[in-house]
Amino acid sequence: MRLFYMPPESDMEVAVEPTPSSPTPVPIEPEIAEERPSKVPSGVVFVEDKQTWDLVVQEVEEAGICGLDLETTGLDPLVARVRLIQLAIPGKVFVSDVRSLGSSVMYDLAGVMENEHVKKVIHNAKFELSMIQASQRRRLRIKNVFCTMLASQVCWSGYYTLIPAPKAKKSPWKRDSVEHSLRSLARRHLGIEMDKSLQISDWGSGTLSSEQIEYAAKDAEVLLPLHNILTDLLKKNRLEHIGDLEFRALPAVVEIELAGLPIDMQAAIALMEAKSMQAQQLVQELQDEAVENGFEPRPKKGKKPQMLLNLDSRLDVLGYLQHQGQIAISTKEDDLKALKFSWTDKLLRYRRVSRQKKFLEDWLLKVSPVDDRLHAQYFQCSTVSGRFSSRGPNAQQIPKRGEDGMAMRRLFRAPAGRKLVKADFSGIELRIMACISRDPTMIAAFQEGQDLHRLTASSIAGIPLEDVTKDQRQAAKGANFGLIYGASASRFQATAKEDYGADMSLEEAERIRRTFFATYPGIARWHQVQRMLKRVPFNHYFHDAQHGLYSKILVSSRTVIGRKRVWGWLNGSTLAKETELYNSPCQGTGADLIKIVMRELYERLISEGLEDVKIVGTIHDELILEAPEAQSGRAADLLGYVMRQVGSRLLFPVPVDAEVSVSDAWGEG
DNA sequence: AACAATGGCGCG
DNA sequence: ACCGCGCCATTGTT
Repeated sequence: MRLFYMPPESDMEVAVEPTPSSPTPVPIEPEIAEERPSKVPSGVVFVEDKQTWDLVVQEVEEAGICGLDLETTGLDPLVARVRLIQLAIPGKVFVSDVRSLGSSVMYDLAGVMENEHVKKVIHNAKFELSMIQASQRRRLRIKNVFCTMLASQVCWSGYYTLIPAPKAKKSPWKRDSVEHSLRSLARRHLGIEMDKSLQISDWGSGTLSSEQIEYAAKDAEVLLPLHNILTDLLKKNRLEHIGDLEFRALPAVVEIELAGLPIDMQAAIALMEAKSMQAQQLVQELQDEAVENGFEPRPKKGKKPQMLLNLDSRLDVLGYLQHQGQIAISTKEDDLKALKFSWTDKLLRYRRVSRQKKFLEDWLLKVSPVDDRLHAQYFQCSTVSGRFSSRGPNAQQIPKRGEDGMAMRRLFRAPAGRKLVKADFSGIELRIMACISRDPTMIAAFQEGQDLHRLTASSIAGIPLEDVTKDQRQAAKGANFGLIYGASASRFQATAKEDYGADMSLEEAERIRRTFFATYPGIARWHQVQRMLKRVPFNHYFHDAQHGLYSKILVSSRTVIGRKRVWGWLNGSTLAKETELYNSPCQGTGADLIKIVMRELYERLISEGLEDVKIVGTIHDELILEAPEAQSGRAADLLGYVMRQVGSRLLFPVPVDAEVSVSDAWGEG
């Protein structure tokens, strides 16, 4: 047994009991004895034997709180191995070598994660939890986690300052938003400069250097002081419950990332090849036509002139359009459609097909060789509203619109013997708006189970509900979505045409806008209240090493349950836009809702014994599960129940409904 | 050559 | 003067 332990020099008050089983350090091999004990910093215990490890677990459990960090051989939890486990308790840090200890320590660590009496303070807990969950076969009942990254993000949500842009840019300002890396937090709150150069060092080698041990220990050591500060900050800003909500959603997020989406690779390859052929064909035709019409490529600086026009280049396309006597300032879809020029129709088809091909290429490239599934990453707090974002690939932008979009989505097919269970909230944004604004007409309509788009349509057109046509309802949908977020009449006019194909004059758009707010006076009143927020800023608390806790007076808004977004100031005026003040509480409440559902669902899947039902996707107002065929009915019932239950509780008195379906593929059923 | 900004478009 | 994202290819900047 080898044990390096030195009590901290400066802080002798901290009770540091020598571990009972290790009265004297056992002699060590000379080459290591020379360097390690002298360089391992005081308060750091390097653990390489099982008996000491057991004592570490015991000490952590007695402490009731620990900072936790892992050093791994990589970043993909399906591939990487844990090398070091760093556990910090007040006054000391244990650095445990999994290579010497054997992987059974991961089982013990999982036990610590499930112990609700021990708070685990982790930076970017999603990663550590993923590694630990991936090492175990069963779904862990993780309890009492405090993620310093999420806590920080919750406290600063939306905040940024403007700094002068480097050069003569279009805009003289550049956004400077707050960083949330452990390094940034340590610098900001503790005044500690952390050296991160060893982060990417080789954590798989036989012996680790004392610098590596020291680095690893430092990462865990800063967590407990950070926890104290962030707890204070959450409390001062009345955001503790939002922090808890985020922390408790973590296991579900981990599950989604580890599970990944099932994709039919053979079909995806076939479709990609077909798209590739189509794209090539379209390129050929488009260029042939341009050449026939006597198009000459625009001169390119520095290069010899290209013979063909590049269809991906806006300038080339604009050049050709001008050559053909077409007037266009942009090459975006709606502007090109308005030209009524067959060449541009084909160009748009090319764009769509080549984009879809690119999607397919990207997915195939990112399919995990471990399980042939697509493991997108999700970020709980990277948006100002509190919504998830997704990357690598972005699972929240998988095509669904149009027949070709549906075909893309159908590639996501459950493996044999399993089903996809999907549910989305019906019209959740309007329900949230009804709840927030307390508009009596809206609330009554939802309570009576009415179709709100239809109601708006009948009100706009001044006709009975039964007489509303499909087109009128479509146009009303545009009104509902645009106007609640403060769209101007002209913007509403444009959007109605683009999204719903409804042609109307500006006067008509203005009339509809007025009628809308007359029908739902609560919305108008709520907009007024939100505009007031610009004039009534509140204290928001910040913290840094120089000033400690301090507050600034800032414009802010909150969701139904109190998630807060703050805006910065420039030259004495707030950077908050009215439309942002209309949208944030609504979008943010939707985010709160889906996160609560995810947490609740995860916990119920455990208590209902649905061990093999996995959450595999979350797209703002939609959840996707994958279940064994025999359990898909129960999974669907549970999913629908939780969504309606949590939703209706949160948005009381507005009822919330969810549409559930069971199918083989996403985009079927 | 590497990086940043932009226009465009996929999703909610 | 409609919100929130991420990704791509091109174009501009250093």
